[in-house]
Amino acid sequence: MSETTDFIRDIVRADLASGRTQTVATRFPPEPNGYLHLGHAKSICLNFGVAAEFGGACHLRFDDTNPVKEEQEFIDSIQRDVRWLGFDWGEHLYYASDYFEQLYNWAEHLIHAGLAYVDDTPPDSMRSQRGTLTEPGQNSPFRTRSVDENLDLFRRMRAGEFPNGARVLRAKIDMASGNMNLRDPVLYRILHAHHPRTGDAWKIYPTYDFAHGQSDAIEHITHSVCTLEFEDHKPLYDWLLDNIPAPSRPRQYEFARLNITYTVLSKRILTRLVSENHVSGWDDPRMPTIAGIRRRGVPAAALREFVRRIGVARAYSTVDVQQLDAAIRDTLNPAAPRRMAVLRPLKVIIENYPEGQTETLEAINHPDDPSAGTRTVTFGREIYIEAEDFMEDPPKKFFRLAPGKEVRLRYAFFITCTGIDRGPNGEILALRCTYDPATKGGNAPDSRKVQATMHWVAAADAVTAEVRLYDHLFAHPNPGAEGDVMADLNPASVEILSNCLLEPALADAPIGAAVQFERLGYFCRDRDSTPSRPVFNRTTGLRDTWAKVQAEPTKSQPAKRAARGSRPENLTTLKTT
RNA sequence: UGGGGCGUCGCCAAGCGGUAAGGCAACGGAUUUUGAUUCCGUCAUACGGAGGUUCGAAUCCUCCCGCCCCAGCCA
Repeated sequence: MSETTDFIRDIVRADLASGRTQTVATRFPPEPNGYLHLGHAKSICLNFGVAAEFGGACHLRFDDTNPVKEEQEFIDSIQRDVRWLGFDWGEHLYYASDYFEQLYNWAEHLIHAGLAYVDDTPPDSMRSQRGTLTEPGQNSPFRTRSVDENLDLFRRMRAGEFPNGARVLRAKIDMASGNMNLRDPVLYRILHAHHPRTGDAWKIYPTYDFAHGQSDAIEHITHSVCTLEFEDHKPLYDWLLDNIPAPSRPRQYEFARLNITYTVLSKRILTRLVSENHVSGWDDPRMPTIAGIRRRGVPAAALREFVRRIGVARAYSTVDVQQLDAAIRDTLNPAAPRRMAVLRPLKVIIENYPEGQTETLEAINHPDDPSAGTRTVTFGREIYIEAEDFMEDPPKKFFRLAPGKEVRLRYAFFITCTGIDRGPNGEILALRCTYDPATKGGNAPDSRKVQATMHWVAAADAVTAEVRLYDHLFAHPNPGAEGDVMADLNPASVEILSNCLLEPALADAPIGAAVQFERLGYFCRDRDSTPSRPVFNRTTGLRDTWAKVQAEPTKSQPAKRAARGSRPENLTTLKTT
């Protein structure tokens, strides 16, 4: 495994080698208007990762220039999520709002230099004056105001003399530029709004363009890394820094933002999912937010591994969500202790096992890690197995329990199905089996083989629990591609099973800690658990080749080449029942 | 007939003029008290297309095609 490299790191390395900079300073600059998601995780890993690898620092800076959208709750959650992801900004916690006074002074500097003017043009007119993509814009009639008048008006804007929208401060650049961002961009707007940090001190707020590069310069950021859609802003970023007495000269670099199949990473849409109650909240385990993913049971290391695997480039791309599942499994497999849980219980009565008797068996906590130790499980006359592990009339390739068939109960005994107890309508109530006492622990002295080993729990001490099985939030690989995103919501994105049975060792599992339910997947206890009723979330399933075998109609299905634009549909894990 | 970008295996992604890394997926096979894991093997004469330069091009040049972003007083 070679060390991580990408074009950003190449640039940093070259800048260090050429002496363009002696140190490296990056920043992660979220606007506190929502929760962080997987796209942010990519940026966080990149910015903090680069800083760490090159002995520099990465700042956490809140880009809080638009008070109408920002909230303290988001400031708090962002810090929590970045920390949870495993990164530390140390002393370097900043807010663009900390620079409002400096920014204001620089705005006056531009006015003095004749490079900025107060414009009274109403928003609608300003839009039409801006021209179109193919036609140049027209100069505002206020573009030629005197420095003194501009200064006076700008100061009165700050003083709160004018209502929202009455005037703005604009940079005087080029209304005919092919780059729309250079057609006299707005630098300040009037906003009589309460800011989570500066309260009511300000009546005007700088725009992104007038705050971001300057904040970078104030903090002596060397490499300001953002996503591709800001590419067109770079000439403005540079123009502004060229025309103020900037304390340092940061440079902007852009990379492709993250897209994932069956997933939406638009803060606007995520906000709607929450506000319209399509999910239970920002940390709903189906959400692609860091908080949701954490609640689902995904460890931070898995997210970092996912980000490492997908790389950083400038090419537009959409990562297959399976890639995330694979990183989760690869992280959890060596770490998660194994336990047994039955999601859809089917009672089994061991007819030759003495009534009222139980015994204790030893089970290992991890097959590849002896140091994980062992635990004990109870065995008795009545046990439960997974309903889908029994078929009355099994097809050829079904290895599990069936009438007359012998299988192994993991860590316990071989059992053979001898009969079926039925209800009045012929439904299966329970299975009658016999066990072979000589196979205790799971090995037959005569070394006879069975085709399957199945998980189970004892009726005597099983704990009832609720288990929530999550599937993709969206049913379409590219949600919204055909119109309304909400129309692509997966109606079956969660399945709640309320009569699951757990081995007792699971009852007091810590919330959020990953555990593997053998043969089923990775799960963790949810915070909705009560002392009497545990609730578990499925983080992700195990690879399931049986499900694949089952799914294929015939082996002769022609290997169809995916048509352009379409994607393989077999992306879901464990679509049981 | 505006400006800025991007096109390498089904999906990501290395490659920076010297003869196509790696990961995910897929497909074979071995081991297996999880149809899991692990292990071994297969998987681009080919780099959007066409020309050109060169002993040699995914890498340089020209033209063409396709896709993405920009007309918020959002970020």
